Amino acid sequence: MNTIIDTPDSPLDRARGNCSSPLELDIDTLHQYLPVVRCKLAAGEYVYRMGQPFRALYLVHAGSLKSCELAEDGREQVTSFRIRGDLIGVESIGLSHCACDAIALEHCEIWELPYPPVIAACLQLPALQARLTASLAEEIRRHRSWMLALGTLNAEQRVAAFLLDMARDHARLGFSDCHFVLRMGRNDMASFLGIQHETVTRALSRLQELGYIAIQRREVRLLDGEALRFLACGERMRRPMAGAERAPRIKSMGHGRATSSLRRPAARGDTAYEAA
Amino acid sequence: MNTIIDTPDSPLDRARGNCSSPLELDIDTLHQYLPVVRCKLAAGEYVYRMGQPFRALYLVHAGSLKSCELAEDGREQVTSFRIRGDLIGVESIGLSHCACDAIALEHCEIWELPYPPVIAACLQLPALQARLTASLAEEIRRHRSWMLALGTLNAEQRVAAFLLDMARDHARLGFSDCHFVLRMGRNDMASFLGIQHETVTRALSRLQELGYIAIQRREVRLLDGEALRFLACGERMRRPMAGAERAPRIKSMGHGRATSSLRRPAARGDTAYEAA
DNA sequence: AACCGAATGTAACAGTCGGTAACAGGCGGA
DNA sequence: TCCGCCTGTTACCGACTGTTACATTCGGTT
Repeated sequence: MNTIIDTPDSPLDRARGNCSSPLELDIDTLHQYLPVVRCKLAAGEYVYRMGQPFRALYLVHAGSLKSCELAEDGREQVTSFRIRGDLIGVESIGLSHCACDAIALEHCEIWELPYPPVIAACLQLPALQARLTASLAEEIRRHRSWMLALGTLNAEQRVAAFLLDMARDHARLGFSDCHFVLRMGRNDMASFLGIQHETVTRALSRLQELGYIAIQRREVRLLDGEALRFLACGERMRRPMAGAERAPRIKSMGHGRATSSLRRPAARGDTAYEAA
Repeated sequence: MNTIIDTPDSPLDRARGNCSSPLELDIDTLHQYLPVVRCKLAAGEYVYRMGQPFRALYLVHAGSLKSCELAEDGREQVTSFRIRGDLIGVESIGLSHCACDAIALEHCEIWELPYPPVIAACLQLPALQARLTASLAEEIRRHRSWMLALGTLNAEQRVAAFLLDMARDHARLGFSDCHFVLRMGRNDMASFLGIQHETVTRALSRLQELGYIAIQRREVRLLDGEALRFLACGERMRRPMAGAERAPRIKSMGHGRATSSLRRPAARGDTAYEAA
C-alpha cells in the first residue's frame, strides 16, 4: 500500500505531540489502584450527557465517539471525534456536572475510571498523572489546531484537512491511511467543520471530480495525498478546467477565505512588534 | 452603575466553570517550592514563541496577552486572550518545544514558573496540582465554547458574544462590565472570531447604529446587554427599519449562518438515538 | 508644527456558502 | 420482498462576507 501520510509534521499533526503510544497504561496496572469498569456501548448511546453529575473519565478501548457542545438555545456543535486510546471526559474536570455530551458513533468499548479515585491514584502512580496532564494539553493543542483551520480555510480546504486527519488517525491505529471508512455522517462532519452538510457533500464531490479522492458514502480512498495536503495548507484548489500547473500562491485568484492569510504572511497582529 | 451581566450562566460563562478566584496561589507560597521569576513585558513583546524550548508556565499578574497559533505556511490565528489570573503556556505541556506564540497586548507583569520544578512542586502542593489541572480543563471548555460560537453564529452575533465575553472578563477583575477598553485591535479581534477586520468594523457599527453599544476606537459602552445576549444566543438581529417586535425565531428570514441551527433544534446528529 | 505609518472606518463589488427543494440510494422493519 | 425512513447528492438563488480601494484618525517621529 502506498503511503499518503509522508510528512510526520503536518499542520494537524503538530497538535498531537509526541504521544505516539495511545494506551500507555494497561488495565491490570490501573486495576491495582482503581475500580475500572468496562462498558460496551451501541451506536448512538451516550457515555455522558451535559448536566449529568460528573463522576468519571473514560478511556476509549474500541470504537469511536463524538463530543457535542450544546447551548441552552438549541445550538450545538461536534467539537471532537475520539478513537481508541483517547481519554474522554477530561473537559468536565473541576465541575460538578458534565460540560457536554459524549456519544458513540458505533459499537464501542470504553473503560470507566471513577473520578475521585483517579485523582487519588495519580498520587500513587505518577505515570497516570502524567498521562492525564498530557491528555489535557494535547486536547488543547488539537482544538487550537482546528481553530486555526476553521478560521483560515474555506470549505473545500477544511474537508481536505479533515480527510487527512482521519487518515492519520486510521494510520495511528495500524490500518491503511489511504483507504478507510468514515465513522461519522455528513451532518457530524459538517458540524465539526463549521459548515453545512450540503457543503460537505459538494466539497467531497469536487475532490472526487478532481481525482484527489474516491468516495462512496462513507468509504474513502485518498488518491492524491500531495494535492490534499497542498489544499489543507491554505492553497487554492486548481479548478477542474484550469491548466496543468499547480498555481503556487497566485495573487488575486478568486476570493476564497484562504487568500486573506496568504496575502499578509508577515502581519503579526496589531501590537506585535519584533521584540528581542 | 447598571449591570449588563445579570445571568450568571451565559453560554460563554459555562466554560469558565467555578474558578471564580483567579489567583488562588499567592507568590509567597509558590516561592517556597519554586524559583518564581517576575517578568515585565512591553506591548508586543513575546512571552514565548513557537519552536522555542518549552521551559516554563506563566501566571499573568497584570496586563493582557494573546495566544497565536501559526502554521508553517504562514496562516495564523489568535486562539485566546488572557488576563490577570490566567495560567499560560500549558498547551505545550508534554512537548519539548512551545506549540504557539504568546504576545503581550500591553504592558504586562507575569510570573514565570519553571516547568520541571512545577511538576515537582505539584507533588508537595496538592493545591498547585489541582490549579494546574483545573486550568487545563477550563481552557478546553473555553475553546469548545468558542468553537460552538464560531460554528453556529454569524459575524454580528460573534462580535456581540465577544463583547459580552470581554465584559465578563472585565467584571471578573472588579471593574465595570458595561464600560471598558478593548485591549486588542480590530485585526486580533477579527482573527480570533474567524472573520475579517472590516467585517468586525461593520458589525460594531451596526451594533452602535442599533443602539446596543457605543464604541469609539477601543472604548466600549454596552447600552443594551439584553439585546446583545439575545444576539449572542443565535437569534437574528432585527433590522434597523424593522418593526418593534424582537422577531423570536422567525422562519425563513434571511440566510444567516445562525438560522441553520434554529431550523433543526432537535436533530442530534446522525447516529444519535435517544438511548436510556 | 509637520510628517508619516499604522490602525480604523466606510463603501462598492463579487464570490462563497447557506437555505431550500427535489431526488436517489441504502438500510431496517414489517 | 416490499415499504418507509434516513442519509446522501445535486441544483438554484441570494445573503453574507471577503476583497479591494480609499478616507480618516491616531500616535510617534522628524
